[in-house]
Amino acid sequence: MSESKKKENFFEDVYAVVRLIPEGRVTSYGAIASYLGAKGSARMVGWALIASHPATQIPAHRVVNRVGMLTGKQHFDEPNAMQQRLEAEGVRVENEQVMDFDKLFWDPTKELL
DNA sequence: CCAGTGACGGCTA
DNA sequence: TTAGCCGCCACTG
Repeated sequence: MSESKKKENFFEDVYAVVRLIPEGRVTSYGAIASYLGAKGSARMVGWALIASHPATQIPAHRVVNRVGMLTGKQHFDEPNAMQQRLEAEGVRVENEQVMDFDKLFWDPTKELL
């Protein structure tokens, strides 16, 4: 197998996990990275989401950083879309920040396993 | 080829 | 406790 294909596998893997995030739930880049074995490389997860933006339809708005902050909202079609969608799913967002992030947090290494 | 940046996270002061 | 720095990996200039 080609090594270049491996990089795509990582991207596909990220998309798969993000798509598995239940509605009204959120997760962090580090959690996904850890689940994929790229522990410590949470930035790569974020980079994967950018590459997947319009090409791959995934609930990227359910992915936030470890403090529950909508750091990637600026990369959406409209910065308001991220918070808008989260609230539409029942996730309360205050000042670009997810409320009850601890309760809504969905850990793939624990929930998905 | 080298340096800077970035949807992050963890550690140290 | 809060604030700041470094580390990981890939891409752009």
